[in-house]
Amino acid sequence: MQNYQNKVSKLEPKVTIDLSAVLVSLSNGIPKVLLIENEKGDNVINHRLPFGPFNPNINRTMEESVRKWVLEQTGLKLTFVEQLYTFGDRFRGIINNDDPVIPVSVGYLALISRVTPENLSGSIWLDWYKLFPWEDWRNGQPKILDLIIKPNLMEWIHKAKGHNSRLERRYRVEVAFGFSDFGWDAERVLERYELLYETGLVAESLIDGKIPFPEEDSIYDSTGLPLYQDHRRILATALGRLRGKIRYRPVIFELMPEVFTLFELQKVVEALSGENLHKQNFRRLIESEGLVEQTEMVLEKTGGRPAKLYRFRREVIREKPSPGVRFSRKGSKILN
Amino acid sequence: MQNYQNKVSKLEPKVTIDLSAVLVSLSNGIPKVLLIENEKGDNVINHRLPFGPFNPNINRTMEESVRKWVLEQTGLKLTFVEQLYTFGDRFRGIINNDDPVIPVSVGYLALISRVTPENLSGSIWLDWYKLFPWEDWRNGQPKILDLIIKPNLMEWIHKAKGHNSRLERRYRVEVAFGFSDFGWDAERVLERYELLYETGLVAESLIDGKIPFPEEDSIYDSTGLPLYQDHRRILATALGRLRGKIRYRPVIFELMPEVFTLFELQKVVEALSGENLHKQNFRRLIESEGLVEQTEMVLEKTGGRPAKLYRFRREVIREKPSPGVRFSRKGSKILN
DNA sequence: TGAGATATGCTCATTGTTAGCATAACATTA
DNA sequence: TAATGTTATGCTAACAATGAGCATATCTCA
Repeated sequence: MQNYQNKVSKLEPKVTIDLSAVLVSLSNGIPKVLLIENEKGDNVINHRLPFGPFNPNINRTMEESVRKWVLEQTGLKLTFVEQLYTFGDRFRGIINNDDPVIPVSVGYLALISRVTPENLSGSIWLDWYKLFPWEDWRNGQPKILDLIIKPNLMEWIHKAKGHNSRLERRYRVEVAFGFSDFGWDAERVLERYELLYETGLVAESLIDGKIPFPEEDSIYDSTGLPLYQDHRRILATALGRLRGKIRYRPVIFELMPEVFTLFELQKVVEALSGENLHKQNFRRLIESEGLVEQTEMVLEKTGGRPAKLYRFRREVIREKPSPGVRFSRKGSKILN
Repeated sequence: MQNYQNKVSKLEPKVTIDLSAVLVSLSNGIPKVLLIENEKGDNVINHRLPFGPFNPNINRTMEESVRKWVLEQTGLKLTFVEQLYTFGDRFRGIINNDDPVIPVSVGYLALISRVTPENLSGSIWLDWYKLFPWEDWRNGQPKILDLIIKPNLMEWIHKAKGHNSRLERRYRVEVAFGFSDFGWDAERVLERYELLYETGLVAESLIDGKIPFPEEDSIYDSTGLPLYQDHRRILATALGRLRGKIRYRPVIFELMPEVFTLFELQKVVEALSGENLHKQNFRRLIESEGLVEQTEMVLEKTGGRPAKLYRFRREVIREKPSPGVRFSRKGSKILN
C-alpha cells in the first residue's frame, strides 16, 4: 500500500487551494447573494465572494475551512453547505508570471434562511439578477437578450473562420440560450455565462485579456456586475446547480422560515428559477408530494382570503427516493 | 483588484492535489472499470485507480493533467471526461504525521467506448460489481444484503448510544438502502458505501483505522475488493453520478459502438443502473425520445428475428433541453 | 354593501406510464 | 417439412400525472 505513495509523493508539486462560498438567501421575493465590497471602491471590480485559502493544518476538511472563512468575513454561521465544482484553470490561460499563480479554486454553495439585517462591514446582499440580468424571465424575456446578447452572439457566430467553426458556434449558442424552437433551459446558467465570457460580453473577459476597460457607456454596464477573479463563474455554477437541485431535493426549505404559505413558497421557487409557475398546479403538486403539512395558523395580512400556513415535513426525506419541487414552467404568461 | 490578492496570497499554505480517473467501459454486458495492479501483489490492497499529482507548471488545466496521467499509466487516450468531486478529507481524520499528507484529491469520470484488448502491463478491466456486490440488482436483490449487510447495519443501529443517535442511524440506513417500504434508489451508491465504511464493513475502514487486517474468511472477502486510499470512494461517486446522468444526458452513447440494436442499448443501461428494464417500454421510450435513428442494417446473429441496427443522433443535443434515457425500473421481476 | 384581492377547490382534456398480450421473423431439430 | 424455441417488434388497456382554466371562499377597503 505504501508503494505508490513513495513512488510519487516526493515529486508532487505544491499548489494553493482557494475556497469560495456562494451564500444564497431571499428577502421579499428577491434572490440575493452575499458579496464583499472592496474598501477603496475605485477600481473596476469592487466585489468578491467570501473566500480564503485552504490550510489542512488548521482545518481538517475543506468544508470546515469554508465555514470558518465565511464566519470571519461575514459573521454568518452556515448550515446547509454543498461543494459545487473545482476550477483548475483559474486564469484561463493567461498565466501571469509576475504574480504567484493560484491555480485551483473550489466553490461552495450555502443556503441561508433569512437575510441578516446587519452584517460585518463591507458585506452586502445583492440581487443576483444584478449579476445575471439575462436569467430573470419572471416578467417575460429579459430585454437585454434581444437588445445586446443575441446580436452580439450572432456576430460572433458569423465572425468564425470556416464553416465547421461557424456551425459549432451556432450550435453552442442555440443550446445555451434556446434561440431556436426549443426553449429556454433555466439550468444552463454556466453555459450561458461561459459563452458571454468567451465572446467578450462580460467585463471579466476584458480584464483577463488585459484589454483596457472602456471608460463609460459600454455594453458592460448592462451585462451585469463583474466580480473579482472567477467569482462570477462560481456564482453561475451555483445558480445552475441550485435551479436543478430544487427539483429533486427539498433544499428549498433551507431558504424558508419555519412556517410559510404555499404562495410564498411558490414565489421563492420562482425567484430562484427565474420563471413563473402556475399557481393552482403548484399547490396541487406541493400538497400531493407530501413535502409540507398544514399548521393551525393562517396568515391574515394577505389583503384577501387568509392563507393557511404550512410547515416543511422533514420526514419526507425518509419516505421518498427524491423529494423535490418538480415544478413546471408556466410559459410566458405573466398575468394570472 | 489586486488588493485581495496581496492581502492573502502570501500566507496561503501549499498543498498537493491528486487527480484520479475512473475509466468506465463495457464488455459483453459487464460494466468494467480500469484498475492498476500492484506489481508485488503481496499486500492487502493491490489495486488502485490511475492517478497522479496535478502540476500546474506542466498542465494548464486539471483535465489536461488527468488525461496525461491516464495515457501514461494505461496507454488510453480519453474522450469523454467529467469532474466528479473534490475530496479534502482524504484520510478521514486519521492524520499520519510521519508521512507527508496528501489531503486533496479530485476525482474524474471517463467513458470508454470499448474495452481495449491489450493494455499496458499492470492495468486490468474489472467488473465493477466485484467492487460493489450489493449494487447489482439485475438478478434480484443481491444475497449479500440480507446475509451480511443488513444484519450488521441493524447491529450498528442498536449499538448507538442514546435514542436520538439510534434514530439518526436508522434513518440514514433506511434512506441509503431503502429497507423500509420505499425502495432501492440506484443512484445512492456513495451514501451506501460511506455507511459500510463507517460501520467497518469494508476493508478500507480497518486499514484507515490501523486495525490489523483479519487473516482469512472474514466478511471483508464478500464486501468487495478494497482499493488503495480513497479510490473506492471515488469509484462510488462515479457510479452514482453515471447512474444519474444517463437519465438526462445522452452519455450512454459514449459507451456504445457506432451502431447497435435497441436491446444491446437496453443491456448497457441495465448494466450501469444495476436494474432490469421493461423491454417494450424501453424501445418505445428510446424511439419516442428521438435519441436514435435506424440504419439500413440488421443484426442477423440474434438466434431469432434479426434486430434492426440503430445509430445515435448527435443532433438531439440541439433539439431537446435534457435528452437522456428516462428509463423506469421494472421491479424485481427477472424473467421476461 | 359591493368591489377588489387573494386563497383555494375542482374539472377536463391531454399526455405519459405500466404491464402485458400478440405477432413477426428468424434458427434448430424432430 | 413441420413443430418448437428464441428474439425482435407492435400494440393496447388501465392508470397516473400534467396543463390550463373556471369557480368559489374569505378577507379588506371604500
